[in-house]
Amino acid sequence: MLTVGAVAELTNVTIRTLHHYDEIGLVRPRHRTDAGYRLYDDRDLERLQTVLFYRELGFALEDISTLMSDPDFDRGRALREQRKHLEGESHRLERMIQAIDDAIDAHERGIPMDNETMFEVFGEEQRAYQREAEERWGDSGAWAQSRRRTADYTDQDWLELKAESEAIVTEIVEVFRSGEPADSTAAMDAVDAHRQQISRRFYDCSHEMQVGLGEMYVADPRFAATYEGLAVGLAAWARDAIVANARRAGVEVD
Amino acid sequence: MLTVGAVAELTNVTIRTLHHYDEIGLVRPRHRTDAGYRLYDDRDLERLQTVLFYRELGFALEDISTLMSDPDFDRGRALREQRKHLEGESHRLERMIQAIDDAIDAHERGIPMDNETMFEVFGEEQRAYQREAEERWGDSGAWAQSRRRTADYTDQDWLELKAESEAIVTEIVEVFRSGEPADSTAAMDAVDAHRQQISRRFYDCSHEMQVGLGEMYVADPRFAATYEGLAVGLAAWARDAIVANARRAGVEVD
DNA sequence: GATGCGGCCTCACGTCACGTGAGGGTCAAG
DNA sequence: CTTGACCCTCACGTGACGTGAGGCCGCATC
Repeated sequence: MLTVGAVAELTNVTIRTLHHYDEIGLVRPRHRTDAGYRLYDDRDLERLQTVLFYRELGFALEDISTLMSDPDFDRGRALREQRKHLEGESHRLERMIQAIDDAIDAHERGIPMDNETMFEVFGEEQRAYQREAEERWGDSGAWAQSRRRTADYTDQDWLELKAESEAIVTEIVEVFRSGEPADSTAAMDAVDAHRQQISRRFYDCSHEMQVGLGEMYVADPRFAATYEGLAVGLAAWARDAIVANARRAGVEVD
Repeated sequence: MLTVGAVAELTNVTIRTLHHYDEIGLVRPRHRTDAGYRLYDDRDLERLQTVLFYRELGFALEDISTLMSDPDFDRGRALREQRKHLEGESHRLERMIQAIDDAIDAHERGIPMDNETMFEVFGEEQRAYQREAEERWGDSGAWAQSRRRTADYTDQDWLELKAESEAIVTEIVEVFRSGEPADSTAAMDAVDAHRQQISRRFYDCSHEMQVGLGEMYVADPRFAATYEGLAVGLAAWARDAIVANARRAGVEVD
């Protein structure tokens, strides 16, 4: 028969947690000393062990309670659902780690830099692209808006932007890899995130303009190389997804 | 200039979250209508975007606040620390998924009591953890004996073994479900059948060795998952039954 | 111009799984 | 008989919101 302190040490939980489980009736030690000290016997410890097992699996305490009291409870379904939940969490975590790696990377390379960070972050290709873009769009349109809006972005802003962009691209690649067709909701949502990010960060990007970008991703070898380097067939698929997304938004595309 | 509802839809957060961020001063829309409606402009949206970025990385809102207000903040360290934290979480999640898979496995095979049971359980688990078992028991002991003895089992032998194991586990589960205490004759007989089968089929399993197995069923999450998947509390109960059975046979157990 | 209806506002309490004291009793050792 | 480690019960705090209640705003419709 162990007291709270001993049980706490044994099972690696805090005393308060034991008090809490007692309060909510999840693990009630069946004995007390005359002075009111909780005393846990073997069966109490077993119950606690089972509770901790399910807690480790991420179940809520109330669900554990249900699970342990109702013998007809559908454990299989609960376990499968919990598994799905955990898998989603795991994927999310991996993406987060990826994104944070990028942020660290950018941070380490970005901090000692001045306001030219933009070129470093986006790579050398951006510099060449800038001239072309000016020719294509003129200096009074979207590109100008983009330059105005980004003029006073700090280094930090650029780092964030890069990580953000990579997260979006990662998502697009994942949807592509999963075999979703270009006109699936997942695909359209993924490319629309791209469009929205451009709108927020650079210039107001309409669906028509994004379709133009999409065409460029396929036709322009620099972009094509970048996207095909991520996954074969990605550039064309992304363009199709952009078109489908535009159509979904009621935009006419030929 | 967007209202809360529009921003909520755009950025996929709830209105309440926007209210909350306003309350704690994390993202304060810089305009209001005469009626008091919140109005978010581009800069507000950018700030929100940055906040959501760090939130995605798992930062606490207060830390995000610090991070965004203090230009001398050591972002690199924060990012690295967060990375470490996420990696630990990721590992934990993977272990959880593994354990839940075992639990699902056991559940599916245990509840309908159909085809595979002990065969798969022992077969696969033993294969998967063979190295660990060898380390634990050495290659000249029980484990090696088990391998030698099962090396030339025919398919027919395995089928018999499987049926035998199923019957034994079914019996154990039934006794457990009937509410018999672990030191009842029924419980002790059921687990002794288990011991005798191991002795016949795998290696000479003394009471002491079975007690070791019992401890492992409770302590090792992989085994615990398997048994808890069959019935909540089964692992600990089985261990106690094994101990009681050993005592009945005159073996001293501490 | 009254009426609806969807969207917005501000309190303000609820949630989950405990953390963190305050104030005080208990118990074995010195 | 005191000391210090351990235990008890309140009871409020935490983080990141969820969830109404009660009421104003603005536009369309009858």
